[in-house]
Amino acid sequence: MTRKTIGWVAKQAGVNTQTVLYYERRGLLPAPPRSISGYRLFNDETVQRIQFIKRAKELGFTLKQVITLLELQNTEHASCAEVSRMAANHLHDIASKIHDLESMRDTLMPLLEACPKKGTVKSCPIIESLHQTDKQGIS
Amino acid sequence: MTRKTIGWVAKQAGVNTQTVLYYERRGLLPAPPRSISGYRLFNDETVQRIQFIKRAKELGFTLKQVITLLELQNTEHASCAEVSRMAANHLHDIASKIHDLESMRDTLMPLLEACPKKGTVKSCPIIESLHQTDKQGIS
DNA sequence: CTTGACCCTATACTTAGGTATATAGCTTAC
DNA sequence: GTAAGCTATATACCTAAGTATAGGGTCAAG
Repeated sequence: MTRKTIGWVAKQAGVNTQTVLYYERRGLLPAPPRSISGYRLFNDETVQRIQFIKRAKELGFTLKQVITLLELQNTEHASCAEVSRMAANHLHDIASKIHDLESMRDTLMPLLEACPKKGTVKSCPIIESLHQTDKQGIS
Repeated sequence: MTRKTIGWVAKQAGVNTQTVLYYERRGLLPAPPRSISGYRLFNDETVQRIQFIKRAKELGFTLKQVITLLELQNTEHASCAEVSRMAANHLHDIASKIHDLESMRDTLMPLLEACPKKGTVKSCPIIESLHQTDKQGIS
């Protein structure tokens, strides 16, 4: 039976050992029991927990949000509504980011199409547009 | 005639004076001439330049990219093709970010819809999905 | 001639999520 | 029993784009 040291957990979960320490410091992982010599001794649940974190991160949640998610998950009486509210907020943020990026894309794309790709920058519509004096934001 | 000190320029351009210093340090603004006592004395062109930077940032360019853009713009023989290549790369990055965010949205949205918003987290499809053991990334 | 508003430099702090390094102690295989 | 390889703590470093602060000099009005 291999000892579930920090290196073992990190490898299982596919993260750096430093990241495990970091998650412990940030409060995403509970402080584990120690061996006589002071080594952290984890259990398999820790690996699951790190994978939970990774999946939440893939969905764009920040570690701060993940902490909340983990707390909710560990609170017996916690309501699903809390989680739902967090997800809704997050979805809103995502939509907002998509919107901003689409605005950028929709501004840049026609400029790129209009660019002759030859001649000097003097006549480049992309550079030209950056000199526009209108106060239009990204909307 | 007001002296075009750093505060004046910052106000005209709508940025912090610290930001002007920062742009100078980063090489986005040339070191301006100084008064006898050491004050920076700018010209109106600086304001235009900062506004150029702001517009490029609105389009999602990093300051590093803006430096290149400014260099191209100031090089007589620079080709429009260079600018075009930069813009195309940037558009690609934007599209990639949009795609990632859409993946997040498309994963989260159905979960949110499936969430009953009542009861405990035990039965919350959002939390549940974060426990999935499949290795699916964001794609 | 002093007070307040401005400027100078240099340095530290911020957010987010880690990664890297230094110094030390533990463990394990040969 | 010793060398490799792991772990401990603490601290510094990284990107990005600034913002804040400290300690000093300058300028203009009253």
